Amino acid sequence: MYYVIMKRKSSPAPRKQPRSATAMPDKLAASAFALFSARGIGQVSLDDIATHAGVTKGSFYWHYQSKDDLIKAACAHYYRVYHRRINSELAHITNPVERLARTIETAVNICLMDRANRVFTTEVFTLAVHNPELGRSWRQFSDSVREFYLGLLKAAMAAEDLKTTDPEQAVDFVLSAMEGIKLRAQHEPHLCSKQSKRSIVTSLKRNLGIIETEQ
Amino acid sequence: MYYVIMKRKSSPAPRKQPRSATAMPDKLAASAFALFSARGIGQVSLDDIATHAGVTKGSFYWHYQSKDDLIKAACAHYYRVYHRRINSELAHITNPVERLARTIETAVNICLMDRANRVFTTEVFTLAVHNPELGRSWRQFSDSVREFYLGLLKAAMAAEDLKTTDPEQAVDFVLSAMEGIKLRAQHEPHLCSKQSKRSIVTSLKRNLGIIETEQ
DNA sequence: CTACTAACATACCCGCCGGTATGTACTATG
DNA sequence: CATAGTACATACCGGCGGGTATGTTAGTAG
Repeated sequence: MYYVIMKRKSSPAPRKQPRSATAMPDKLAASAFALFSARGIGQVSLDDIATHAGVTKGSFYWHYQSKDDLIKAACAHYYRVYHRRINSELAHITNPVERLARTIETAVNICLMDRANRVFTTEVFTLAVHNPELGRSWRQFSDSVREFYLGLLKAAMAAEDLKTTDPEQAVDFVLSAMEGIKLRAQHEPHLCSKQSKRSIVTSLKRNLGIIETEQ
Repeated sequence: MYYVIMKRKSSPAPRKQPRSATAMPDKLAASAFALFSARGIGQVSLDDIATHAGVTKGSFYWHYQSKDDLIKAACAHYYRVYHRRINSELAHITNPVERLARTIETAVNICLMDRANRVFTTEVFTLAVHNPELGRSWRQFSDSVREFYLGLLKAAMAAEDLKTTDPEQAVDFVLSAMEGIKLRAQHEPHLCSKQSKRSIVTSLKRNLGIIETEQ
């Protein structure tokens, strides 16, 4: 162990960040999300995550209390990214029906194309079955998404005369379908083809009462 | 360790089964399925499974080569049960449209009510993402289910004039939706209510071109 | 009766990983 | 400049669980 002898004279590596940039918790959560969604939660150790974030496990435990704690943080990270993505997508669309349509299109795109999203979602879902706290967190997120869609749909119904019977049931059905599409897309690549994607979007819209006419 | 002294005279426990009943592999697979679908694959050890089947781990490895091997067997067990269930449900229904309708109703019932089925499916799905062999096995099963539905739908279309545009896309969409319903039902109990269930069945049928009229 | 083998049980190994105890450098504050 | 607290790193522990090496018994064949 020669490092004891190094009298700590050579290059103390002048830290760029003032050491306490308070960014480390976020960085760890982001690393966790990245690794979880690539290899699965069970296949990623805390050492992996710490290394990916540029620190060690000992330091990890200064910011988080347990692996479960970190998983929750990774979920929060995911929720933030998700909401940001949707919001930026709808930022300058005013027509209510168009807002709803665009949301569906974006969501389908994510389901079919974004592997990281798919894997992470699946992993968390599975874990949440046996982890009540994660389940609550996930359900809270899920409910917020449901409310969001419900708001979009009701606004669209108020603006135009959609062929929707029960908006709540319609939203539940469409959300379920999208979740299922996300799942099956992992193993059935033919769902990701261009025409399949168009067909899916059309079906989802139809179930919300939107009949595609334009184009 | 007194058992060394027991001169093996008292009750050799006359085996009921002729020892080689060849039933042990199936028994182990069934035990695995039971425990996996109750606590999750990652939370069940081989000791647990062996104990549940009435043997020990050493004996387990005489029948299987690894845990992965057993997981595959548990899947096969699941596939068998699934097919038996559907077949027995359709055994004495001849009307093609009714056969399709009954299949949907049964599937929704399973999705919403059968917790073991839901958990096991979710677990295997998640694992299959990172395990190519499991993925292939699952996809094979999934394709067989798809073909089955496609057959039902085409038969129904030939018998009556359904409002179906593209049968393949319709089946894909409906299967995805059911998968998603199964997933969400784990965390959103309101999906399991009677009226929700009816609404889901109606939506699924509508997406296949069946308009509910009777009742 | 003997030998062989299928079908178990016992006992053990070992690597991985979550978690902890402890040391150390950098920074802020008075 | 001394002190204290922050934000790390090192080193270690312990158990859990997959997998193995080695019995031991009950059938079966000759």
